[in-house]
Amino acid sequence: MSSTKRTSEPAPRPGRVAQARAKAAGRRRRPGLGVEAIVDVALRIIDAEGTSAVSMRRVAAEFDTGPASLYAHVENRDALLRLALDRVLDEVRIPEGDDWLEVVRQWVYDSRDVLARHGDIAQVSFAHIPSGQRMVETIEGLLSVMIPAGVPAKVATWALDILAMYAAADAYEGWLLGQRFATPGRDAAEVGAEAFDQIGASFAALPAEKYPYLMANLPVLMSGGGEERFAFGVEMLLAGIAAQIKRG
Amino acid sequence: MSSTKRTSEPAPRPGRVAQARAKAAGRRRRPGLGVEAIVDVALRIIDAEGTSAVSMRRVAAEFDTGPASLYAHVENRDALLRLALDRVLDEVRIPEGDDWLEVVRQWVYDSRDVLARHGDIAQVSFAHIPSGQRMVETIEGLLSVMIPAGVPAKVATWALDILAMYAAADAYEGWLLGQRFATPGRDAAEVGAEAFDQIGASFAALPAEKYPYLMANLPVLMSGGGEERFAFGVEMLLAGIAAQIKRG
DNA sequence: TGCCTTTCACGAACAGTGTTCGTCGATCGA
DNA sequence: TCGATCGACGAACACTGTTCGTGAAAGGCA
Repeated sequence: MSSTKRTSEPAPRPGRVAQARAKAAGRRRRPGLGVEAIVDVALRIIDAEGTSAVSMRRVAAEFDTGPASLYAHVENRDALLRLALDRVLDEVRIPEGDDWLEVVRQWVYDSRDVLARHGDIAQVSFAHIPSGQRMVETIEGLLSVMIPAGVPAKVATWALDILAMYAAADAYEGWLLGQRFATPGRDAAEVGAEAFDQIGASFAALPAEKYPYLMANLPVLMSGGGEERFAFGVEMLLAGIAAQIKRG
Repeated sequence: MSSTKRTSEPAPRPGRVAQARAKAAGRRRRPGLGVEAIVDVALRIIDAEGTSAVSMRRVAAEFDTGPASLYAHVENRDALLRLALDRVLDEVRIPEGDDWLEVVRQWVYDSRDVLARHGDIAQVSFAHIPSGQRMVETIEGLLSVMIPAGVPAKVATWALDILAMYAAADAYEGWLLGQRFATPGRDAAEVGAEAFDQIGASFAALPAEKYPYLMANLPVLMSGGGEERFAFGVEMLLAGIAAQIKRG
């Protein structure tokens, strides 16, 4: 509750006054109904069922009220989802260390894991350009280890953009895959295996003589879980960065 | 305007009569209302306003009927969007040539341009694993030029996956950016410039002494349109592939 | 020709959705 | 004590995707 509320709102939105009331008198009729509490509920729904399950009515119902009550604290449904994303992104650790490769690697992995832990919220990150305090510090931390190591500034900045996008895209894709084959009695690994089996089967029905390269590499194309594929992509991107470290 | 509704006006049940000529034309039914025609309409809406504007009622209204009529041809709204994506992906040219780098490069650029030409349909491609005839031929064509050139099979297949995802993510992000600053009297370049200006302004308000690297590279971080950024990302990925060409 | 079965079109309705409006009651500055 | 202000919220509007049941036409069969 002691978090900084002075993030980036110029002040077109009143309602902050109500929180002064909360501190002055311990007089609150309702348990919650503040921005923080609303985001809490939204995030809980996202974690369990995804962003599409977040409706104003359902969130409001958690406070025993109607949807109109939320609009005093949150501008929009989209704004609510964006707030939830900001909350999630705060979970990403600010990277530390000397080896730029390892620092960046850790950051990308952590970003993907955090996003993957919260349903399909990665989807929101495509629309939302992050400019929160935490994100700024993260970018600063990464640049301050990459640029002294010889990575050209342009390469470093744009590479971070691409890596962030890759992490989000992978997390989102992973969630979608899980949803498509979701059944109460299976875990993630089993689900992934079935998904790839099914896709592989549709390819296996093709005429082998017309597509020799595709058929020859079917096992490779289908092999590896999401984890291994993601790791491979990250290494490929990092190799692309490293390749430009001397030519700058 | 829509010149498709040319049916007789006084008839109480328009369209029923037109079904008589279905026999002559083989598979054809009435002037509209077939899978192809439905996808046509959906795609036209997507191009103009995006996927969220595609509703069963609106598509059906183009045929002067209700939403229920569509369900005889299309399983779902999601299925309709997927069909529209398949149609769009058919626009991507099958790559040809000897130089694998140039072939892959052309394919990625073409993919992004095609997706960007059709609203936010790239969004659908995250959920949809393409297995259409055209896509299979495309993969075969790409593998058949990469693998003989020395790219390890695993690298080639997974790299294609990542490149396709990058193209889709960039097209989608570009559309979102355009939507956020959309005004009738501006073109894409102008809109992009304003978007980056606005983001840059929010960063410029930060304390310069706390974030030296970020502040020093603000112009770089903000510079370049979507085109240049995308090109940079592609080259970085291609460099990552090329780096593994000998070490296999 | 009649009959029957299948296929498709579609009006109506259900159960939701985001958002706005206007009102009510409580709190706060004066 | 008295407005002014602002959060809470019931009701309603204009939508949404989808299903059901009806009804008419087409194709197959005798």
